[in-house]
Amino acid sequence: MTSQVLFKTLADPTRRALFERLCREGDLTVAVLTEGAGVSQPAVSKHLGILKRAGLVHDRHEGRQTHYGAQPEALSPLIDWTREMTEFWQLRFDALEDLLKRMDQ
Amino acid sequence: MTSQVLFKTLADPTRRALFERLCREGDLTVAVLTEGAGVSQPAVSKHLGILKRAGLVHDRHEGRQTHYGAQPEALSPLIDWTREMTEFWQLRFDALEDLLKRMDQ
DNA sequence: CGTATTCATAACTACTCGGTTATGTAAAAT
DNA sequence: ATTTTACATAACCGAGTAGTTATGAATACG
Repeated sequence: MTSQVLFKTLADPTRRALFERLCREGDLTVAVLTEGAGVSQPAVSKHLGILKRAGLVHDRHEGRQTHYGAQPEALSPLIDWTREMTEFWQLRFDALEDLLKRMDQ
Repeated sequence: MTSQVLFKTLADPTRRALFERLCREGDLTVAVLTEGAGVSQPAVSKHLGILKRAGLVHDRHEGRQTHYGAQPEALSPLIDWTREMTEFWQLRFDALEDLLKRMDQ
């Protein structure tokens, strides 16, 4: 998934809290996720749908309940992006440092 | 800055593109950033204001023009958060693996 | 000086989006 | 078979937000 989608998906606090809980506590049902989410069950379901489309969670149906679980590997584009940005910046910084050093001699 | 603010700030494509350009190309004026941004100059100024409040960029006034530059260090809460999430997940994974191994013997 | 340039701010608009209630669907329970 | 339970979907609404044009403020220029 593109990092753009990940940013938009994780920008919402409720959604991010759901993902965090799944990372900390493992697979949970919608009912369990709803209590403590601070919003209604339909709201939770919608958020879980968005998280799923972003690849951040997976679902498993068991009887009439659905278990959701985190897929933190999906965060890798985000990690790559931040690394890339800091690297670009560092590159220019090194180049500048080099230039100053050469000017100094 | 809290990672919540960073996610919300970087969720907008135009804003993220501005930050990326500043990381790649170094300090740039508002006029230069505006051409190629695909939106009007006031829009660019507003986005830069939001990026600044998030600590992602800094500005420097030089005569009548303002130079903006990236501060990728501000991304660290984001990096920490992703690390934390994957760690939580890994911890539970390791515990499970352990349990299975003990059950196997 | 007066004018032009560069950026920021104000005021407004259109749309997105997160929330709600209501309802549908499928599986368990009685 | 009927009812309850668990979740998803639909329809709708209010608030936030990204965009616009218009204008203000400050600095360079002729």
